[in-house]
Amino acid sequence: MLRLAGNRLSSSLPWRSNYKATANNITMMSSDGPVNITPNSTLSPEQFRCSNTDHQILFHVLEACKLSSNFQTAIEIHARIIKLGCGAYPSLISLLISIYVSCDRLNLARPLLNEIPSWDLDLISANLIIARFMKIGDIDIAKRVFHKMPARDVVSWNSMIGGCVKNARFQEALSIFRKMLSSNVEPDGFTFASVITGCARLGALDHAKWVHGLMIEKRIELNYILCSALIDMYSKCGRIENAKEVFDSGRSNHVSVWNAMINGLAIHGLALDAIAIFSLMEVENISPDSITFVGVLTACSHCGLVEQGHKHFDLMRRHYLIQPQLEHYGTMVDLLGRAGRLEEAYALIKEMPMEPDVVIWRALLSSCRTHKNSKLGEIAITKISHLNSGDYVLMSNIYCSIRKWDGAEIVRDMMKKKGVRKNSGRSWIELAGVIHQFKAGDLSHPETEPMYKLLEGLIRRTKLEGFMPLTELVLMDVSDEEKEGNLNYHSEKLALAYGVLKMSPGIEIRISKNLRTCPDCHCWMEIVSRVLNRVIIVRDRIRFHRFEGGLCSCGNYW
DNA sequence: TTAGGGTTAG
Repeated sequence: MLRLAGNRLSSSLPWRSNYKATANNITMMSSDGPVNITPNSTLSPEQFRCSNTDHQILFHVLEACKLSSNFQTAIEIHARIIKLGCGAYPSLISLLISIYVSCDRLNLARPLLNEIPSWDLDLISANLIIARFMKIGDIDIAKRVFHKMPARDVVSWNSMIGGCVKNARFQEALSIFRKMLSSNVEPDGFTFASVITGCARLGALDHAKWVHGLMIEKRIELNYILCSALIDMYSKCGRIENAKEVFDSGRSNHVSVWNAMINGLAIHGLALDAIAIFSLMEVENISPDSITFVGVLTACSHCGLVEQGHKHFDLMRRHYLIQPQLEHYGTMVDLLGRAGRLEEAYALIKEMPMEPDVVIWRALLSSCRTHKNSKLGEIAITKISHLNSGDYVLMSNIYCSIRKWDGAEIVRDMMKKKGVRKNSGRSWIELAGVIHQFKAGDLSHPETEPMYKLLEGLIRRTKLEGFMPLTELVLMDVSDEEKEGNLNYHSEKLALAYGVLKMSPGIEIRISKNLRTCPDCHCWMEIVSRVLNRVIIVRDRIRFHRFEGGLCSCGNYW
């Protein structure tokens, strides 16, 4: 076996006459004598001495290091290059970079990429560098490599687009995709999978429809990954009916596609439909996996279907023999907590066979906020080791809700001392293919003046219709910045005002938000939908709210 | 060398 592996290796090398290679050993045949390299071995000083003036030899040795993933020797040669002053050879440095990247030593590659005046990287190595740096969120390096490449192939573009999506730079991903379309490289299924995900995360329906159309036009074959991505995209863009169309037409028996559909229904508050799809899986003999149950349990959680949740949790364990993982306990704690069964939720946490994580404690903390339970809230918050701004806000809100002002004061002081700032909420609206984004009290938009004027008029009208701002929330608010913005200027209200300003009457207004919708804004949107007689759809962090005729599809359960 | 669907919170 070893010999075979060695033969394969040596036959793929262009300079094989210079050395012999097996899977575990490479021997350089230089004019100075043989140089032996084995994976993870080091070069002896003698071996260095025989090649120290010949950068060509170093180049070949590095090539061999790359093939044998001999990272240790590469480092030694790197040191030798520095000592010999061979750094002027881009070919050597480029090779070192690609070795470091393929061995996942990005910290060693980074300074070389920053320092080297010109690169001599092959296409595959450059693509790998883009992908790996994008994976760790180092977008600048990835971009620099991409822009310096003399030629780019479909993988280069895909790595850039996919990388931007992974790093939540959705608009940038779309912009790169547009540039790709005007280049001479054709997008493929990989490109669309990333672009579709970007549209889903943005909730940008116009973009979504355009991208789907393009995919059809370019005759991209629909595999199960693209199919689940499309279902997810339409669901997250508020078009559950389109998601269903894709689901029905795809007729995939891959579990991921079913999971995407179940989750889509869940975020639309259609728990019973989600359960029906799950039952259909049983009929069609498609085995659910652990993600399927996350979807079904989430659907139950967001609609208050406690018994159905219990039933499916048991089904998962007993019938499908899937051991509940942290995320399943997370959804169960969330389900019980939202429904006000806080003690049961806490009991479940104590029963868990594994250590509960912060997600679980935050789910309990959040439920304590909803149901005004400071005792369990205090327990939950002490279990979260690294408190973030949201945790402080929740705890402060719990104290405010039960008028325990001294408790709230202590939390606020802690926030001040630790310099914790509340993250601002953001909402955005897509108009004619452009995404307009707002923060609370935002004054940066060029049409700020007419937008605020319209908003103030709208607030006056809704007050005449009986809208009372939930001022309790202002008291709870711990951020000075937020206080200035006030409830009236929350980001979703600004986005709505902008939509009313720019869109013809009667057309539904669609807003996306990065956080959960605020109860005051939720109540206000209900009244606005009646006053203006138009449909307003708000996608918050976890689900859709469809406001029509004064009511919301969530039935005030969220 | 590149892709999808998954629990909480602000």
